[in-house]
Amino acid sequence: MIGLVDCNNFYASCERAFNPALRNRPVVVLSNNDGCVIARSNEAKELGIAMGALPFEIEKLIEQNNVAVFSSNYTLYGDMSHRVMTILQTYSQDVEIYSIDEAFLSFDGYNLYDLEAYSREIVGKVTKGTGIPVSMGIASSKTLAKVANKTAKKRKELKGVYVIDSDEKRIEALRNFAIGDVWGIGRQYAELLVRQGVKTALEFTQMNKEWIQKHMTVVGRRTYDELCGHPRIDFELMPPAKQVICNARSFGSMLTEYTQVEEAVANYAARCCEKLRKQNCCASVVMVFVHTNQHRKDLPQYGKNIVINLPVATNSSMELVKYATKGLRAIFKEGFHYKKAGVIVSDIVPAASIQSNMFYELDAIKQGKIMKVLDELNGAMGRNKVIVGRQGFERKWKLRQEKLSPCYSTRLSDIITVKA
DNA sequence: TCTGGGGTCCTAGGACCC
DNA sequence: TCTGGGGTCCTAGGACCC
Repeated sequence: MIGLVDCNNFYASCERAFNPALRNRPVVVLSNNDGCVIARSNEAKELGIAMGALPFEIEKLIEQNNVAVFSSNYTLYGDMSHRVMTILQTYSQDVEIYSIDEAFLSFDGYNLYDLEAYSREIVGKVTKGTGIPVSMGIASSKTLAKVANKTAKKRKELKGVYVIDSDEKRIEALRNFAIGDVWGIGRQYAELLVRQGVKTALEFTQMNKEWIQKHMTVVGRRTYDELCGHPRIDFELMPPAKQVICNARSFGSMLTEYTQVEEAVANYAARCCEKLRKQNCCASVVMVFVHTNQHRKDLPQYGKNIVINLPVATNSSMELVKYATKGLRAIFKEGFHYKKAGVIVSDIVPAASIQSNMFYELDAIKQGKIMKVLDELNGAMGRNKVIVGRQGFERKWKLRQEKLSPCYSTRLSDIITVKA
């Protein structure tokens, strides 16, 4: 059997975990640049604040209902996630960390005579240990575990845990489950299926398999099997190395100067390298792109990307910043208001397997040592204390984060004070 | 004025070779 | 001169996820 643990309203719950004054108060968290709503507490959902809502649309609701609004604080969420996962790992040998707020637990080989009681213990332990409420669904496949989890969240009387351990329970859960809520069925497929008269997950499992394969590819067929109780999606204990790494952001404000955009691109390139080094890999292709604000029809539009093949795969910030800014120089045009830029590295290979000539190798070893020191310093002192020159200090491109909460759990100066 | 960011997988179609 | 098929590689686009 497979369990899926999912943190409830994760980002909103993180903001609440260290701030008891927010209990019972509606909380929303905004995306990068404070652009739109990406997380809501239950109270905020009940007010009718939608996912993706824009701040100005909900201004009145915020005022009238004393809604607490936060910029996203990924340092805090990342640390809270780690705490949750650490607790989960004490309950199963095989934990697949699926996302920042979700994990699959395998109970294969466990002789648990009461899976539901065990699950309740896990849910209680995480909530008590971290302050983050979680729900858990258990079933024979990942997709069914997802269904069970959402059912546990939706039906209050289940108190956060639902086990699908019989065909009757499977059918009952699927009967009440909208097709568009199934993991793997997005908006396009949901619309296609509804046009075919299929509204629930149960009806989907009664469809013609060949039709599904033909119109929804092998992916749809896999979802079908999973919902029928036959696992088709494997457990991934070791996350595979990423094949593409991307760092791209909208700027806090529109930029017109080359040097400002270059600073941003240098930082994005350096971040890509940090991620590469973390998975012990190097990339041999880098793509740089810039574009103006597509929503501003009144301003001239421009967007372009450039792909650069590196002579030798690298994960050195100094190397990559050099190539990325060279690329930017080639595509940057004066006279536009730039809104976004990004760096994407690909053709990623293990660092150990890099082919190069001896000359270069010596240099690579030297660079590797420098990067190791850089990572250690930044790890100890906080990100971006030590940087490659071009990353700059002006930081005009920085995100807008006007409502950032303190990094309660990762920054000594932000630690909470308890008055006793 | 404001409209996220970072990923994966699959398929179709074109280019090219034998 | 005309014609065919199979295989591989690459890219673009579309679908999905959190």
